[in-house]
Amino acid sequence: MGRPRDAGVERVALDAAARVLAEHGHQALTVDAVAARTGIAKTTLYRRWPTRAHLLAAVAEAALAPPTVPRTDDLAADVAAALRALSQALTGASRTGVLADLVAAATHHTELRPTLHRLGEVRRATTRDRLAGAVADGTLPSSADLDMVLDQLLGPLYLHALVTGDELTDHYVGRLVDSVLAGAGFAAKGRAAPGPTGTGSPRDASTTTHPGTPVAPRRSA
Amino acid sequence: MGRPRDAGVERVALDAAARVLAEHGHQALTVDAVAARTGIAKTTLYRRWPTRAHLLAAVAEAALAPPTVPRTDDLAADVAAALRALSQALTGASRTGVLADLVAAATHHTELRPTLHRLGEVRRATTRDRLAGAVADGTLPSSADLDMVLDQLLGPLYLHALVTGDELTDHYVGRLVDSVLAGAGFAAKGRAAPGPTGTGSPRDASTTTHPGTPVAPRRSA
Amino acid sequence: MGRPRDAGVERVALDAAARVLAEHGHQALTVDAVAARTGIAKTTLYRRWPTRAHLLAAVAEAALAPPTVPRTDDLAADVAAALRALSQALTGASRTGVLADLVAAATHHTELRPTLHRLGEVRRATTRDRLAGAVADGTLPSSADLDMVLDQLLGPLYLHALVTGDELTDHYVGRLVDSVLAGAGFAAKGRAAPGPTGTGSPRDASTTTHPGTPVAPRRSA
Amino acid sequence: MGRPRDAGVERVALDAAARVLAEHGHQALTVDAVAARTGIAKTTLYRRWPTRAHLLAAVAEAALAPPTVPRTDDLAADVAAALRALSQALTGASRTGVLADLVAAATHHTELRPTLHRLGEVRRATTRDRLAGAVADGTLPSSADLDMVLDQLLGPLYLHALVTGDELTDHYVGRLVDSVLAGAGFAAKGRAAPGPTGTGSPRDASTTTHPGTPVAPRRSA
DNA sequence: AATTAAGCGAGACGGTACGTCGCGTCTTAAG
DNA sequence: CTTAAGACGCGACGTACCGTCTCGCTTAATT
Repeated sequence: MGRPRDAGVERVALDAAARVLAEHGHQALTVDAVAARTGIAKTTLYRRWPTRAHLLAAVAEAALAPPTVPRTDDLAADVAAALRALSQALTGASRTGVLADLVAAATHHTELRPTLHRLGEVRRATTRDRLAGAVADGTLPSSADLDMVLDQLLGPLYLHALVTGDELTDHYVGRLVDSVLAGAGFAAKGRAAPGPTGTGSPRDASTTTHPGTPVAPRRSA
Repeated sequence: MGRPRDAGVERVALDAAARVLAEHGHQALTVDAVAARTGIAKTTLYRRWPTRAHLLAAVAEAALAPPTVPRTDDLAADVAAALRALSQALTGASRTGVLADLVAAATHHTELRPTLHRLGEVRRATTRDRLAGAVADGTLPSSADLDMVLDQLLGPLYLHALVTGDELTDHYVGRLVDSVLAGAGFAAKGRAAPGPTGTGSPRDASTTTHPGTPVAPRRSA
Repeated sequence: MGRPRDAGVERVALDAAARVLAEHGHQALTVDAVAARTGIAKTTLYRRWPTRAHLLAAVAEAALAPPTVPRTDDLAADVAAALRALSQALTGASRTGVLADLVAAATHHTELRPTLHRLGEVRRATTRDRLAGAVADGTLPSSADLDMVLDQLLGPLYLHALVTGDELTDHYVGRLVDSVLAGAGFAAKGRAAPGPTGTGSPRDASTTTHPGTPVAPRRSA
Repeated sequence: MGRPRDAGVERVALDAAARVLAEHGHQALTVDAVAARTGIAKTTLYRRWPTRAHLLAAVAEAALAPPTVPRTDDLAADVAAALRALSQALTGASRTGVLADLVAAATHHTELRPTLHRLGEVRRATTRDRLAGAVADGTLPSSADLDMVLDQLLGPLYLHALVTGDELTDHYVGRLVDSVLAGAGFAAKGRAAPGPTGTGSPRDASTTTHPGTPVAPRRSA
């Protein structure tokens, strides 16, 4: 019973928060700022999000409308597309900032970890399905450990975004996908399966498109 | 001219900081706290570390005495050993907390990114050498992209430590190393080289030791 | 028309309020607290008492069941008895607290002043009657300004309760009554009428009983 | 050691507080308001006055520059002058408001009671001296209990200011002084000592001047 | 019996101030 | 010139009560 929550509050608050984020960075994304901008009382905000961190999480989650990645019959291309979408979500000063803040906050507020996890998970689930499909139709060997594959795909993205700060270029993502999929036993389409010794090295030529991105030498870090 | 800097300050401060960290978590690791505990004036602390973040970085770096990983002729084992050492450095509430804080801080204080990077880099360099050696003696194909391999090895560790919060078990590290090395064309010693088609499925049995760690099914997430 | 007000609400609310007051002091006597304790909705409370201050006033008034002060032929004793009853009502941390809050609230909510006034008034009226009777039978001179006498009787009580925080001992009240009545021209019974020159000094020995209270020297403040 | 407190802070803050008080009443006298007006950080304010109540007390005390009441050879006039000065300090919406707030606050923050007390005490001390002098030169009988006299003088003032809200007119103060002093055995100057029965009633004609104030009938309360 | 005008519990909401915490800068005196 | 000491400005935090509001349900008196 009682007066029902005004659903508009969430919407307005998150909108404003997103705008603050875009305009002034994640440093400026304070509860006070959102309250001031929206006219929503701080009390009301704190009723939804008991902590600045929770608000951050909500903002991050809201910003992540899972884009429908089209499914073609090119496994590597599909996976790369999904990963590039995630890369974009992780890239950009403010976005990375929010993510980093969230990562830091999640060490106390463990209840935020699911959310944090879910951020990558949305794509991960789709990708996992795609990979499972590949296993089903024989494109990938049935022995493939999909979770391990996903870790190897996602891990490097977070590593670059959070730790090294390197750019996540489309080219890098392409190479990563090729490398990991090949490791998982993927025979690139229109190609003979590489020999067991791996000398045939399926990695020198990427099976996916890297639209116009030059091969930048990675920082040795 | 003037009074020389007291060299003891660094040591005392970092010691105290480490203790605060262990006792009360990284939230409590404030400049004021260190000052209060040690009797060192805030001014003095700020003279060394211009920012709380810099202090954090120093603490993190100090905590990371690079352990000498012995080099055997078992590539997978050596790599796994190095990664397990890193895993331990990333694991544990307070350690992960500092890392996360540092990651967050590095989004503003870009000058900290090198330090942050170096944390993993210490092992990375060793591991890179080990991998290069493997290429040299033919254990790994010369086509292997070592940086990519390292990304795939380190990335998942950070992913688990920072994002999912999953434990980094020795078992997981073993599987990861096996998977990545196999993908890079490594033929596990005393074994038929597994083809990428995976018929022989090299992953079901790890070539590295997992001391007592039962095979726990990972959350599908 | 419409549903009639539940008469029980007043009772329950005031009871609970009194209990809160006794247990946690007047600071804790908030509308929310009463609502939470009783299960009465805030709306309902505000329907009766438009303001916390009004609730306070009600609590204070309810706590003041006017005790019947017996009328003897000893004027000083009767007046002292009435004043002692009032003293008790003003004394004690929580009671004084409510009074003080009420005093503060009355500076805005002038509509509360009558209530505030009435708190002392109940006794005042009785006492005034008693004094008027004394004038009638010649115990007090007809020239006595009763309101002024009452001010001099009540004022010091409030002064001590609210400002100095000194205890209101029975002994003090006795001395006060003697002093004021003597000043008003009262000849203590069975005694020579003391002249204002005070040679007879009627004040050194009180005409009223001070049960067991030792003569404590007042702080010179 | 350490940086010394900026003495200007007290001055500026109290000045601003006094201005807020005068302009917007004691309700508006918040720590935030003072901080905003002066540019002094809230932290700094709280370093001096740990509570809004303490700030209020300081404001009240600062506003009470003890005016030098001239000493003539007219006891009643001197006392009345002192009391009128106090009356003015207690009168006026904002001043009474502060006092009332202070009275309320003192019930928790007992450390404020001395200050509260001192507010009246400043005049009380002077007046007490004047009375003692009167005792010394025989104007008052040596039996006079000065503290009791003072209570009877000050009590009614607080009673009116805080409880009844009646105005404290010069005329009332005059009558009060006459009444109390007469009760204490004061023979008004140039007058025969009133007879011991008090029929002579020194109160019908005040010995002090009431400049232009008509005799207003007191509210029956 | 149907209508209707309150009363009531529940709890969201806007508002205002509170008092606290940590950062990084500064001022002073001591070595 | 370094230190210890500690005041200071700044900005945000999360909390507490206030008094108002919107719900849905209940309870009479009125039609």
